[in-house]
Amino acid sequence: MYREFKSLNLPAIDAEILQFWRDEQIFEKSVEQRDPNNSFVFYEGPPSANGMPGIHHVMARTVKDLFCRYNTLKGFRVERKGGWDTHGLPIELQVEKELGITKEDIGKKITVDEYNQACRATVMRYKDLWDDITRKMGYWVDLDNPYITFEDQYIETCWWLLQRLYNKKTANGDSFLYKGFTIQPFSPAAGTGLSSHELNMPGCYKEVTDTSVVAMFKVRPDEQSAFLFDHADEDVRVLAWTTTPWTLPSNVALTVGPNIEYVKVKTFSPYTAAPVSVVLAKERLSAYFDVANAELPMEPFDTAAKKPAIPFRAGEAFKGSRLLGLRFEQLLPYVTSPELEKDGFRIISGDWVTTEDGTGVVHTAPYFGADDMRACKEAGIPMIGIADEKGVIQPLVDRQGKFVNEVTDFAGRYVKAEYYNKEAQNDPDFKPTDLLITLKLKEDNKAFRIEKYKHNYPHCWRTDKPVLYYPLDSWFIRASAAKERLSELNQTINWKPESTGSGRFGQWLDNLQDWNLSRSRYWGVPLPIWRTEDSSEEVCVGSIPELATEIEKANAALGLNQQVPKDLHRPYIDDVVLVSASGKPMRRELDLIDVWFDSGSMPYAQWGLDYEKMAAGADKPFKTPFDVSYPASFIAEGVDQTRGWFYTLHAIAGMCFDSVAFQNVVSNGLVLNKDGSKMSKSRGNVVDPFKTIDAYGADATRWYMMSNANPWDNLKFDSDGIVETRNKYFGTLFNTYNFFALYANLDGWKMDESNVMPYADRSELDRWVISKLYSLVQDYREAMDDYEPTRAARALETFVDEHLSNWYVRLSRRRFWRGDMSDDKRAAYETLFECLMVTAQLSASLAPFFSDWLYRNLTAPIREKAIANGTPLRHESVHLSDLTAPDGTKIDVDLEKRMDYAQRICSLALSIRKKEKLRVRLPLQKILLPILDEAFMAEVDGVKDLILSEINVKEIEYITDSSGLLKKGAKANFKTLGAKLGKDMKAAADQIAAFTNEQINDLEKAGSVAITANGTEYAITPEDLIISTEDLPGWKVATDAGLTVALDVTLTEALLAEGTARDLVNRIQNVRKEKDFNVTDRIEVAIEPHPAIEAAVAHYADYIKAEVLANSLILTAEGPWETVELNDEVTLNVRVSMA
RNA sequence: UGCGUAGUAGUGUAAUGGUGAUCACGCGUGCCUGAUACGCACGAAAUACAGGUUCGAGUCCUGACUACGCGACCA
Repeated sequence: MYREFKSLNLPAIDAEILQFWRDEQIFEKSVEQRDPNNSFVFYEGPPSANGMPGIHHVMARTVKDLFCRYNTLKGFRVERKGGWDTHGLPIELQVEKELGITKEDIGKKITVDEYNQACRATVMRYKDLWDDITRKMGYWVDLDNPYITFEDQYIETCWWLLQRLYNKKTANGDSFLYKGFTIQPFSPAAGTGLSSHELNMPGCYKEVTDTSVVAMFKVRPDEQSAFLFDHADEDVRVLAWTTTPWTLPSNVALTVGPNIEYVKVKTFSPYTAAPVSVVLAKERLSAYFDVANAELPMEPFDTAAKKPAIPFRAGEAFKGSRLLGLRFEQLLPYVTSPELEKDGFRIISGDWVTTEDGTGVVHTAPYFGADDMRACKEAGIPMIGIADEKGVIQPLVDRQGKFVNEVTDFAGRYVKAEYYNKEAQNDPDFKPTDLLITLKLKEDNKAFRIEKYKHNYPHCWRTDKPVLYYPLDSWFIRASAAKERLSELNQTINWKPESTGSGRFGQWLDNLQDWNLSRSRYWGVPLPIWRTEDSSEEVCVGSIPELATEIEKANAALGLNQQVPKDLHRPYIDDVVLVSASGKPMRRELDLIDVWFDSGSMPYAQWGLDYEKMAAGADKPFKTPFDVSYPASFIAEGVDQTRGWFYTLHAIAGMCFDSVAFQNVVSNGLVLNKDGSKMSKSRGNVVDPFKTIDAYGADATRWYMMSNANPWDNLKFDSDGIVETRNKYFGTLFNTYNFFALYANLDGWKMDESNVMPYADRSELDRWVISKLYSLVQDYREAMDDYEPTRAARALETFVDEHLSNWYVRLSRRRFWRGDMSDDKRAAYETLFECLMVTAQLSASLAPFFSDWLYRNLTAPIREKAIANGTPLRHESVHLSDLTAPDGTKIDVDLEKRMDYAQRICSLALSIRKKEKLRVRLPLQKILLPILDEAFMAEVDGVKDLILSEINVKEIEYITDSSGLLKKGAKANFKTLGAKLGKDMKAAADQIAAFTNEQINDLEKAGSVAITANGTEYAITPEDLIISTEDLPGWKVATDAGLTVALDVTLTEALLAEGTARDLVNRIQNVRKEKDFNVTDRIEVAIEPHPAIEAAVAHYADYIKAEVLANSLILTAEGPWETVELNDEVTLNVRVSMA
């Protein structure tokens, strides 16, 4: 027996199948039954278990699961090792918050050890919830043996990779792992650098009012600058604006846009009235000069006046490129150097310069701006500052935010007012350093304008004081040196969507900066580099055994008794002292590495180092099964990982092994609220994945997310959409299965794999749906192989709803419930069974629960036999089966075309009925079908019976030319004609549209006809026309894409009687249904005589009896009665009783 | 502010440059047709804007606008 069900309950199916999977170890079997050497490699991007899983995780993991399952069905072995991301700032910040401490307290109020223990305890906080959602959503991944980034084996592999980078050298001998200076956000008040993450916390950007100044940089006259000088003594200055006057003593360059237009303006210094010529962007002229003053006589103005009118004369505009290389005098000459005198204080080029504000010239101080630093490096401008004892040039502002002594006028002063304490700031004589600097410039005739300026500026979230951009010592990976190669490797990756790969990712690679690895934190992978105190010697350790060797060496040389720490984290690793080649002690560089390096290392670190392979000198000495697990065939994560995990995977693989880490990548979009807003806890509009899955089932949720929009588009999540999916797809499939089960059980029919009726022997309708099914198999596989799950899901939806349920089953209904077992009936069962079975298989990747449930229900009655015979249906789960192979021989394009005609003809006929208010139960005599060629007639004739029964019409009359009724119209076939005619298309199309019947007939007969368009003659063939029938005068017609149907709406007594008979059948069936009779029960029917039914009963009694399974049908005046409405006017008394 | 992506019925979506623009929900109308009212049939309803290329543009180009994402937030 096939199981039958009252109603669809997806959550109950989830529970049943989940239990089955667990009991029978289906996931494990699905992996293990496949050949290890035929692998489809998948990498799990590790989530962090210290936050709750959200609905977007369900989305991302559906994508992952889908392709893993699909490839399993295709026969690949798909290992899926789970993983957990356990390090990183978010975790540290959370722990700090919960412990009520700040970074400064670590090592003081709490030991590093205790702190790290707290982090370790936190990272797996929600692991149970994660495991739970993983199971409930049907995500198959190995949860029992995950990789965990804080484990020593994992850390050790990261070290190995770092060492490889350390040893790798560029062409000019630079190491890929190096220590250097960069400009980073820095909080002097907290004494620490800040990550961009910290800077982007809410409230960090605040509106502040700073003193801004336009400074005047005096141009040195020389050959190159001569064009700016009218005479040798002219005082020519370049204007540059800044909101951070404290950076002016560090100025070494001015940056201009090479394509921006600049002008020289003769005028007078606003503060001293001395004659001066200033250079600024032409577009900015109006911001600094009042047009009205251009006419004033060129005489010095009165500096005492409140708002003096300053005369000026603007010169000819010239491109910024002419300014490049010009030298200027240092603005505030506190510190300089021979190098600077040689190469500094020049005008350089920057494409980021705008004329939105300022003067179109950017004051450039490399230590206090990342752009500045880059521009200076590119232009070869040396750093400005004071060399420390190691010869490294240190900035003119120290780490407390104070000017160094060399900046004599301001030595020891904080550069920002906010760094002074409240008292000092409240002193009536207090003047911020910025202001003092501007006053000095004013006095020295170096200021052009001083004013307050309001703007947004980042603040430290911990101290609430403004951040400085400041050079800090950090370890870097020289990614910029691998830029081209990484770009090339990226070309070989199949990105979904393509634009993310070429756009966001590609451009990121093209502009690749070195990767700042250093984090001054505690909970993470420690940098495995030990240095002597003077930094002259260092070692990079690449494994635990190597560390052990180094420790032994150090113990021997330094007389210590150290061991490899039991835990590679801080603080233990910090205690390890190693010895340098020259015998000096070396201590570890205290930095941790960026957590993103952790996750990018997972292809290797998830397996760990294999010491034997290492000893043998293997290029990739990682444990088995690394060799068959690299690179990944497929990975998938959110687009936010483009510069995160996707990048780190790619960068590490590219730089360490000159390889890609993954071949196909799907980057899925965001899951938004249904109104398109972001889901966020603070807005309280997050969707709980547990509740969603409990309510609607995992399959409906998964299917909704994949079918509604491409995974890479943002999804506006709306649970109404899940309901729709459930009703439409799963409801329809469920009903189709239930229909099948109901009648198969009644007939005692079971699938017999060994005795299947050849397709050729089955009906037109059967072969049609089989053809559709195999077309679906093809489309589905193409879509899935192309990583297009949405296309795959929609193809399935169309098949199930339109083809299988609403055409095949609807038209086949009678075959199932009429009469005894016949060949035709058997063919119907086998056909429907096959459709359901294959649908279950194709749906299995997207909807793993329902599909398995369906498959198991279909195959349970024959499982034992199938196992005994080793036939395809022997598998206990759809997920263990082999995906149905595409089979072109089962696809009959002509048949599909015929059926398409049938469907459209029916639709047209029904539409006429609708318009004429002629219900379908009322039979009509005929439809007229104009035909244009013999082939069409033959095609329609093949599906004639289906059409007639579907629209309840007695006959089809084909109308040909000879009938004289047919009126043909022609339209140009633009596709074929376009190429031929080009410009003359329009004229020709007009002529063709005006073709008469005779012209069209002539063309068809002759095979070609000449027309003249715009004076050129063209030969037109029948293929160049789209011929349609236009109208049938005097008939009720409907047309659609060249098809025309006319309906004979003449009603005769006989037709009316038959219609009434069918109405009666329907009413009696309803009574049967109300009384809950079984579909096979025989009945007796009595009807009270009524004129409206006289004729129907007289002529169609046998028909009625047969349809309703009545043994007798009598007309009698004797009750008891039930009343049924025959139509709006007539109410009948009837009696239906069990025979 | 830079870069990227996208703007198609009320909503969500589809459409190798080829001419009545797809599908679903919702809406309207009619139907409890012996699997399915969580259903069926039939309708009404859209290419955001301004230009351009082309015989022909939803599709290609340009511009402004809007939304989202990623950067930058520095002068």
